Amino acid sequence: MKADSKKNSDKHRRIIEAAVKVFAKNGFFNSKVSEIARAANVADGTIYLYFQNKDDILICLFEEEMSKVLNKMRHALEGITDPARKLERFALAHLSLVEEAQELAEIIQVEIRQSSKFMKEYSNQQFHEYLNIISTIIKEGQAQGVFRQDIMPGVAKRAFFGALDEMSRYWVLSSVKKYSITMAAQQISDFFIKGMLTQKSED
Amino acid sequence: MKADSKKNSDKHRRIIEAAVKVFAKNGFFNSKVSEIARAANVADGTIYLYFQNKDDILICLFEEEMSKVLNKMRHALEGITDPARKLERFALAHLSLVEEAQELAEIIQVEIRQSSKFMKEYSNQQFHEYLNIISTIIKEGQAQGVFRQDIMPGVAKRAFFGALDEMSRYWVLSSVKKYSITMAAQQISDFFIKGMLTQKSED
Amino acid sequence: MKADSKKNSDKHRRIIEAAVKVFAKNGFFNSKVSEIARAANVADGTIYLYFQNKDDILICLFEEEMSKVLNKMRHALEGITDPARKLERFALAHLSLVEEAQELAEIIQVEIRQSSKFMKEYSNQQFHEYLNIISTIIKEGQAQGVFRQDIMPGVAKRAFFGALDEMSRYWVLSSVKKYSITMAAQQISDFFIKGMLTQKSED
Amino acid sequence: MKADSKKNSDKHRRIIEAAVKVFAKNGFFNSKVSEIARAANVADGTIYLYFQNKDDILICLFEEEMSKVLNKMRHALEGITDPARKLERFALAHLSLVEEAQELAEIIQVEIRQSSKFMKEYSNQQFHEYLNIISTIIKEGQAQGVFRQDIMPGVAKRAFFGALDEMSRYWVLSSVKKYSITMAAQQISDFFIKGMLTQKSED
DNA sequence: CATGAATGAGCTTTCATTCAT
DNA sequence: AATGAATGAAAGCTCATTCAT
Repeated sequence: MKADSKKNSDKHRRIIEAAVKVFAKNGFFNSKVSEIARAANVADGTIYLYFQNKDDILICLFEEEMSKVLNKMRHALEGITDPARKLERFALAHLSLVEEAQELAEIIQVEIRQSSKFMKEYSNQQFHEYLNIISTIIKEGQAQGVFRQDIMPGVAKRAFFGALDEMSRYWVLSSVKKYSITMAAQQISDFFIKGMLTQKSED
Repeated sequence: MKADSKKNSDKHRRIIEAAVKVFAKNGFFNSKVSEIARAANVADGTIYLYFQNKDDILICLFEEEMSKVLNKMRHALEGITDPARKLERFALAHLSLVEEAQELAEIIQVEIRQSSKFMKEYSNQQFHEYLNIISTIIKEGQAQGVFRQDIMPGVAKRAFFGALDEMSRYWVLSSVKKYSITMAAQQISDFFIKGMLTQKSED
Repeated sequence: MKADSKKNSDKHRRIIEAAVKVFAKNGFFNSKVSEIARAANVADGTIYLYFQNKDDILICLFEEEMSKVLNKMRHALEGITDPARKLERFALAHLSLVEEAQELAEIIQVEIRQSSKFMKEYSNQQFHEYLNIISTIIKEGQAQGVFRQDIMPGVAKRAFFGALDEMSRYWVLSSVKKYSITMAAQQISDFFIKGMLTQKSED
Repeated sequence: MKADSKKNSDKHRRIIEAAVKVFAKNGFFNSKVSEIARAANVADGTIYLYFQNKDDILICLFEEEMSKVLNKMRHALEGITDPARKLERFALAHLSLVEEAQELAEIIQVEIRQSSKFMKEYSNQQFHEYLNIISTIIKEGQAQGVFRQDIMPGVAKRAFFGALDEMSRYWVLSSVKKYSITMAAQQISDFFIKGMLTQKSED
């Protein structure tokens, strides 16, 4: 029984991992199910024992990996109390996660937002949670009087995420890495922290 | 030749405009050439008199429309000398352009970056030029001593663009518009301006 | 325009005729669309310009051919007034039609009634009309006092048709033709005529 | 061996019974082996311990059930000597058997004759025996001088069976039962008896 | 004997592209 | 230049069958 579930999750895992590689290389629409099967070392039909269809592979891939990313990020922010420090850490952790798993990052950035299926019909709860980590930090900062009250967390969370995301895209898509992750994370969080601080806290 | 291309430009235009609608509605891969033809009121085969293939429609669409966007942005920044004001204006103009042409914005955001064809092999000159408008402003600001010297324009341009872009995605993909364009543009440019100002200029 | 519709109907016809051959040989479910295409000398995709899907080929085939059969039968009965002679003629015409178009007969007998799609969901209007030719003859016979009043036309039409149909199956499916069509038709109609006559008319 | 096959006959039986239900509901080609397995409460693979393949299930089903039908019919005719009474009884017994086991009847009528496998290559001995019950009765009648000598038993058996069969199809496929079995059996056998009687015997 | 996860051949259907008119 | 009927390659998916456990 234990062995059974292990065997199953093994195939499931192998298929997801193969899909990450294949989708990252070709894009979702240019990837063939048979190519994923070959990369996962299973038969074509086996894919359909673990996933409903090709779309479902992408959705599951996203849900599972995004879930891990969420956990890692929450873990990375543990124990930090200062909102500004939290933003710095978020930026660094985000770019590090992207660097660690470039193929996955490429898929999340490029494929997931491609299809109306995934950004319109598909609710994408996990992504919202990820964004809301940022807005929560900002609200904490506002509650502590560190960040200005006129800042709209809904705008700032998107701006901050977008800034990091565009930087990531540059990393993911270009072969030459001109800027170090640490520096980029530092600069980007710096813009937003300085941009959001109250006069009082700047002293 | 000139006359010829001008005479044909009607069909060419109609196809591009139809493609914008169709790609925005279904995404590039879920769009059929025949649907574009129908929307453009031409025969399927006619498409291939003006474009090499389906990919070429997307590339041409991007090049032509991006060229217009570039011109509009340059025009919008004309006559402004203060770098901070320029960034404010850039933000407002960018979000306004997105709002004006949501279908096009959706394609540029979602479809263009989908395919390795377009972001890896395809050099995407126009997009670089667009980004470089931002870095040029930042460099001007640094030259004038308004923006800090330690800011890396290559990072800042991406961060600033990414912030606006993620905000745009929210507008394009969600039906409810929670934040006004003016306010969002103001806040986002504000973050970056405040975040980049030298101590001296803050006084 | 004329040429156009002629060209279309030509392909449509060729596909139907090819389908008759292929379905008769292999049965509907064992027939491949590509085999029909090859037999019709068109490309696989061409089939789908004229028919919605494989099922649709069978339905159209049935509707069109059954319509012809109906016309031929009505024509064969024209000018006959005596109900008994009409039944005789029906039997002969039915078996002759089967012999003329054995492949078609096999499909109608075997394939059409196979699928719940065709005998349950599909209303099968033409087949009812065909059966009702028989019940109409019987009712005429009853009105004229030739056939007994206690005969239920709804039962008799099915019995008469079933008798002919089972005889046809024998012809269609067996290679050796033991009985002549004329004799079989004569005997079968004879059973029913004798079986339905009133005492008076037997004198 | 005997004990063995008796012990297994449970699973064998369950599979056949499940197949009757599943084939009747979906038709042979639209039925999945796994669905039969589920309905029989056995594993997919178990099916292949008792049957060679999917076709074999249908063949065995037919042979076994048809064998029972043959026995029942022979039993129903036991003790009747008068050929006319025998035909009456045959008709009633046939329609009663159909009503008792509608699912089975539907399969025999619709599925068995569908495939060239079963009506061409497959000799279908039992079905011939069933038909020959009828021709034997007719020959007895002819020997006794009750039925006319010019009647061809090979034609009449098919006509009689076909009449009953078409009536059965009506019952099996339509939800509303307009005619009672007794009346239909009475009328159909009546047609044939009256249609086959010698002049002498009619007095 | 029994299982059911795994297989992979083979099908229907789509649609970008062509080319005779 | 314009058409749109025809093409046929290509891919997602199913399911009968097998075999290691």
